[in-house]
Amino acid sequence: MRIGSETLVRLPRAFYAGDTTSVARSLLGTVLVLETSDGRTAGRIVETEAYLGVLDAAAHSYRGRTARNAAMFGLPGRAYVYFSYGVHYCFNVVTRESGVGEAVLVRALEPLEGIELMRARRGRANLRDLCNGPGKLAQALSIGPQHDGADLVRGPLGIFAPRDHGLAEHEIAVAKRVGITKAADALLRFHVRGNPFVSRP
DNA sequence: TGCCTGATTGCCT
DNA sequence: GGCAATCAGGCAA
Repeated sequence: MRIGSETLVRLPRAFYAGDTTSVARSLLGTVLVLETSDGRTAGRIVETEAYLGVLDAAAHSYRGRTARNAAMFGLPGRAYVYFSYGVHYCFNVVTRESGVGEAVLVRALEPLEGIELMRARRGRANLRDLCNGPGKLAQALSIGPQHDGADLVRGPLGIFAPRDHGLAEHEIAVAKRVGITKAADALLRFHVRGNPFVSRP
């Protein structure tokens, strides 16, 4: 796939099967793409958070599998989409083996393609306001409940990267996760250092 | 059954 | 900085 001047290949399932914090780091710099009948929207992932299942009181899967979080226990490389605060959807990528219940929350994108479509969906003109938060990027790309359990390895929703992707260690900032009260001190948030499209510095 | 909380956002003061 | 919108899950009664 071609985005801007870059040629990108879709990440394979093996990528997602790895250690969750490693996947959260490695996703920085990759490109989330969704094709819909309205057109294609895509953005570079600049902020992620790891959620470590039964080890992590902040994870939806901490207390085991329910109808809501079932996708989190599915195949790695599938999406887990949940409805938050009765208002917004949040997009996660399932990691590790089936049945483990770990995932990476994608918190912010740098818009790359379909920007006018994003502006229309968001009702905002400012480029920085389109995807700088988990609820915002879901709205900008039109990610919703129909994508819960969707396979990112094939189909209209996917994550792509240059063949040789990966940021240098000094480009990755590590911080506490945003908006949680349990396990609040764990350093499981990762973002591209100095990038203006992260949800908060 | 009822109440509270939450991986959020945007508008109001 | 405060707070409403709006709903599903968890827990107490």
